[in-house]
Amino acid sequence: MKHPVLEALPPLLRREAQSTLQVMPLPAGQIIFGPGDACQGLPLVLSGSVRVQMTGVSGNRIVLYRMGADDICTLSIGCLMSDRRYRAEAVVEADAEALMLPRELFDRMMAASAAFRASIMASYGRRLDDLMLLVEEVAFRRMDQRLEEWLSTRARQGEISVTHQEIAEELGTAREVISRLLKEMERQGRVTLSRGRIRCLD
Amino acid sequence: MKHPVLEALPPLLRREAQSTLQVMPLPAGQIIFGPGDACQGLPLVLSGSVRVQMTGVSGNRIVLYRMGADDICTLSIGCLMSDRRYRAEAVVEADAEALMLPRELFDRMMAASAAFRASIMASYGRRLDDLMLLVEEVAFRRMDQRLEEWLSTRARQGEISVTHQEIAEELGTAREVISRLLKEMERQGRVTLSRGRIRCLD
DNA sequence: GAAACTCGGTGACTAAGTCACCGAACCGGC
DNA sequence: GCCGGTTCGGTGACTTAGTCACCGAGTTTC
Repeated sequence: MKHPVLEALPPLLRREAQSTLQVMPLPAGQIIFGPGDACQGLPLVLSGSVRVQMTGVSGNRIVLYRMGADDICTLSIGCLMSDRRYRAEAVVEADAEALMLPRELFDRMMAASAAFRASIMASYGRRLDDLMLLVEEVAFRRMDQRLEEWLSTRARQGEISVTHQEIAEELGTAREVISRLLKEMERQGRVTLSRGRIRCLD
Repeated sequence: MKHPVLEALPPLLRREAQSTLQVMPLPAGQIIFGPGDACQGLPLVLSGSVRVQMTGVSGNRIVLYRMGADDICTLSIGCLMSDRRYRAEAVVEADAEALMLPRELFDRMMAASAAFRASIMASYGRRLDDLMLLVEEVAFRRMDQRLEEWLSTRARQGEISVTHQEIAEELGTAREVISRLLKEMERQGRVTLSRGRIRCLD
């Protein structure tokens, strides 16, 4: 039960965290929070992977970012501090573990430790950067390029297990668009397709 | 020279801020920072309006958000805390004034005041929310609806002084798209167009 | 092994973005 | 006033992306 943001705390607070915080097991598929939910505390991710996504009025989805080991759910801080509701949804993607830091303890940690403050703010900054990059990507980049980039970042051993629908939600577009682009890539001999599977050839 | 985040500080720090911080006049058109710049401090906006925008590889622009009186340039905190460079550009839109809070003083304020911390974090949360909303908007909403919404939010007395190019950058699209949509609205008798001007009729 | 469900393919259409080009409106000189 | 340069808007032709409807092949369930 270790999280880097807790490491830098003064011993007293660290011990309090150790004794009061419980490791929450988060099985894949579990929804940690959804749109409209109030914030219960600041989740500190210890392991696994959590996907943060949004659903538009049309029912379309887009993945905003992911949280992995040692990450903080930055989104929750804003909700915590200004009593707003969540606007996005967090879904556990690979079995995960997290600590839930209650607001009161979070406040005391912020007061006590410059290192804690720095890591919170830095994590916030990164998230803001991610989102700005995403805006640019969605607004201006071509879908075929975004698809290829996405494929190449997860083409370990050339084979990926994913449905077209999942890729579409990842990139914020429609399933048909992905199907057509992939088919075109197959015609060009750059991938081979089968149900739920994509093999990349370059 | 008053900014709400300084109000809640303990008297000593407030006096220090009063005596060391200088009001920076920012004439309309001035670029406060651009992509690649390093962060000099945390700008606290006292008056006027500053536009934060991004330029894609294609040269297309999109406005991410605006800062007005009493706002904090949240973007700068992330850069300040993790020594990253700015990725966006900030342009003064209407003559403004700001204070530039140096990192060292910012750190001491964060250490000293819970109210200061809370307003910083709340402002961060709002910005994150804005950006998530923008992602959804850009990814899923139709341009004609976004245009109408944009027009209706600034149609004071029915007349707006703006070029099609400016609207396009505001919404992250091409000038031609805006021109065509506006022309269609004119055909429907909902606006009248003239060079640099749009009169809304409903 | 039949029914229900998931997944992918595709045609037809609409919306949005790109490219090229043109003419009208405006501005700054003289 | 008028001339030349610049900005602004309009438009056709085309490409890319998103939507709708439907179908058939693969997979799961019982």
